[in-house]
Amino acid sequence: MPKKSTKLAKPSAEGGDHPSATRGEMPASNRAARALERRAAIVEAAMEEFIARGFAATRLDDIAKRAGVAKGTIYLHFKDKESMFEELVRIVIVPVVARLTALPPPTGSVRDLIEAFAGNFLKEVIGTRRGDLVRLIVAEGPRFPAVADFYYREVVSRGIAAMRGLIELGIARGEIRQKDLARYPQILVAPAMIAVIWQSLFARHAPLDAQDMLRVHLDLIFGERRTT
Amino acid sequence: MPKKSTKLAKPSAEGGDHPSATRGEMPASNRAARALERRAAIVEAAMEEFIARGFAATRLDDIAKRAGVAKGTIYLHFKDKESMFEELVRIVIVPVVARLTALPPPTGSVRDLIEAFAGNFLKEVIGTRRGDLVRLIVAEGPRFPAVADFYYREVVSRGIAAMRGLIELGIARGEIRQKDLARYPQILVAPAMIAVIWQSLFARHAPLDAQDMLRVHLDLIFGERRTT
Amino acid sequence: MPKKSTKLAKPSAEGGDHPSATRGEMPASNRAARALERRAAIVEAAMEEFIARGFAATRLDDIAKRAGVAKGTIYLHFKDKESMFEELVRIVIVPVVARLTALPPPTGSVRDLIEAFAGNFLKEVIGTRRGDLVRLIVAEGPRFPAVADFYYREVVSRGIAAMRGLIELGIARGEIRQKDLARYPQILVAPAMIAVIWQSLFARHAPLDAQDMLRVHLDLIFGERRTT
Amino acid sequence: MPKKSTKLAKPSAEGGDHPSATRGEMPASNRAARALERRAAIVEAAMEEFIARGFAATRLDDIAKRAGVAKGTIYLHFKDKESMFEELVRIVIVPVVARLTALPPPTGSVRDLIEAFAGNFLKEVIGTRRGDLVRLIVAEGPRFPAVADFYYREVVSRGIAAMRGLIELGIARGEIRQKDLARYPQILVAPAMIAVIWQSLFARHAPLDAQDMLRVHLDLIFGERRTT
DNA sequence: AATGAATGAGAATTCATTCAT
DNA sequence: CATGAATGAATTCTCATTCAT
Repeated sequence: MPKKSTKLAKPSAEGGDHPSATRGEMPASNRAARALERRAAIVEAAMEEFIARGFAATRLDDIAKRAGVAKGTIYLHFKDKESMFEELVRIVIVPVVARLTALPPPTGSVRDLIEAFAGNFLKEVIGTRRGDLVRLIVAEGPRFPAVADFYYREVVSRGIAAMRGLIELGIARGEIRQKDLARYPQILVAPAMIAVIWQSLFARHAPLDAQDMLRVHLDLIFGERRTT
Repeated sequence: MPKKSTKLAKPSAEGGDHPSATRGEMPASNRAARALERRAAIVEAAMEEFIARGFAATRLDDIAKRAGVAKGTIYLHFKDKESMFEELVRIVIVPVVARLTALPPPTGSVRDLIEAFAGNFLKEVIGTRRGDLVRLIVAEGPRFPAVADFYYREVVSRGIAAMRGLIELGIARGEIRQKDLARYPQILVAPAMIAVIWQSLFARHAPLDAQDMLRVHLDLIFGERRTT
Repeated sequence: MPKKSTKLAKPSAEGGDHPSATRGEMPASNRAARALERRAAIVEAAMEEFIARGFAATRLDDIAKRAGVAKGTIYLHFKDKESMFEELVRIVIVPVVARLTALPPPTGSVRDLIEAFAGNFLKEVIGTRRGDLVRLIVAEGPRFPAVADFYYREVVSRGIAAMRGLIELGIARGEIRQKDLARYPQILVAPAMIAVIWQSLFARHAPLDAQDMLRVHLDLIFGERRTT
Repeated sequence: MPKKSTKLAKPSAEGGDHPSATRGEMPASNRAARALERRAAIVEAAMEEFIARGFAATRLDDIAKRAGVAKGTIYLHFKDKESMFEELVRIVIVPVVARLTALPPPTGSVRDLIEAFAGNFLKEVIGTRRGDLVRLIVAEGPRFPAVADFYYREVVSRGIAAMRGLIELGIARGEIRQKDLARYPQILVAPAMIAVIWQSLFARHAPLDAQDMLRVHLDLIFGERRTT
């Protein structure tokens, strides 16, 4: 089925940024570019389906349909359903980690830093597809040790370490009173994680103002801010 | 595993004494009692399997085997796999809620109350089958709105309400400084939830001293305790 | 697991020998008997299909259809296609070997013995389903070492040994001149094997009077018979 | 593996010299010669694969890989898998028949002739790829009537006729006693065929000295040779 | 001519559900 | 009531064949 789309060909012409262009416009693009597009479409579709149904209940057929490719095409990119799932998590998480790792230079107060961080998290994770991915990992982790390992190694342990660094800095600067907090950076991120899960599960029962909640939580840790 | 065999016993006799002597717990066990036992065995087995594999990947065959009944027997108690799952969550959660609802009379400080509560939670939920059930609900909730609804209604909303009550009491008594906390009781329970998830997913990567973490968190909310 | 076995119970009633009864006629037969019937039907059908198409080209669907069972039923009896094939060969060959092993008492001349044997072979193997099975083993042997091993162990090595015994007896009694023949019993059976293969492959090109050919071959070995 | 790349060379030039210098065998190799080479490589590879796995289990992908061509290239030479198989048998067998047909002039005794023949067969067929081809034909014959027909017509019937001629000559010259043998030349070749099959299937269980066996067999037919 | 990515029909296998015993 | 053999729809994965480059 000719699904050409030049997306990345001559990036000079028509900004190649809107990746979900409805396709079909440009007959030029080459094979490799197409393959990449297809792969991206598969990844996108698979993520969508896995999030919506979980690993076991997701049908490759549906992924293929959603990605606009034939079933067999999936197997040109992934060995089987399991490794597709495992690779998927990597593929989606790596760039997120990369972006977060490229932290802004630590200027200003620790609280400001953490607030910036939380703001980012709020915008990029809570209530987004990325947040659903976190829930998916929580859901499937026990059956996919490789995924849990990867997630722990790349995200959790790094995140914990970074938070611990910030907490210690906060303590050193006198912004944070409670010294024990450095032993459990989990406490710092717990409400954010809960917000992620809440949005996935209970948003429709009781919407949660995650931003406000995180502010309250930071007040708890740093002391209430004197309203400027 | 109960492999009774009254099957060929004269059904008239009905007395479950002689042939099925293998089980000794219930002296005058009659049909109804047996049925209840079976049902309980099925519930127990199903919970184990669902927790271990998730809904979709769980085989009724395995549940039957584990429960020591025939596959068909399951259908005498549950309409199908889906409703079995939904009922299961109810069946398992209701008594827990019942017990928690029968709160101890609120004597002593709020912190003591909450600590008692946390201690309970620690013992009864974190790192136990019950904790896994929470993870299971997080995992399957999106595909089982009925489950998410039920869980929200029976557990989450009540828990939040109860916590809010305690927080307000704490504020009124001057134990808790930060008044905004009453708006987000989630913050109070977040570390406990995180502990539940952590034990399921990352215990083997980095063990977590949940008890200590919860103490630190309470110190954060109530102020550090002057070490008696 | 209640595997009652009335199967062999009253063997007096209703002769249980016609296993391929078109089913449905006799409402009496019990579960176990039915299961055996089904199994036999599957074996029969599978043999038919494997012989006709070879292992790889045979569809389980067709076997099921021919056996009059559902696809899933096959898996109640055999682990998968491969082990079905391997077991099949055993199942079909064992009784044949058993019958041949129960040799008639070696009275009369060696030639008479071998002729009796050849007659049997002619009737029971050449040009029959059993002969086709031999061709099937030749065809699939290299891909099914287990089958080749089994066939060598149970049929070939025994057959060779038996033939060698007869040849040595014939030499001792002066019926066979050429002593070297005892080293290659294969020579004795070669024409019979060729006849088997010929019937499978070339019967329609040029029919072969296997009986006469075997007689000529025996004349070659024992000397021409003076027509009594 | 020939991975030439004239693909982008100016098709006008046609000279296979500069860009595709990788292969040195054929000084002025032009398109047609290359095509023939490829075809030969495909035939060779296909034969290997078909012999190793049988028709149905052989993947075109593997043939292509082994032949060092792309999958699509196979379709430039053969209509589809089936006709490839049928043509293959022809392609491989024809030259063998041609060589055998160009018999050495019948000088010397019939036994010498047949021995020469057997020696040839021993060297060129038994235990070689060619022998495996015979087994392949036995295996696939029933599913490929065209192959069986061809093989019967070109090889079997001719071989039988030739053998009959030799036998009759042997009878006429008094070398062979048993006149009936002329009716069943199959008897003459049976041990050779058995040797072919034995090497394919049972060589690892019990090696067979085919040469010695054939000698014994000829002794049986011609009388034991007085050891010169 | 040659390539190999893409296709999708087809085959093996699984498992929830039914029902005769 | 209980059983578990039987069913067949559904799902994953393979591979011959096509066709744009």
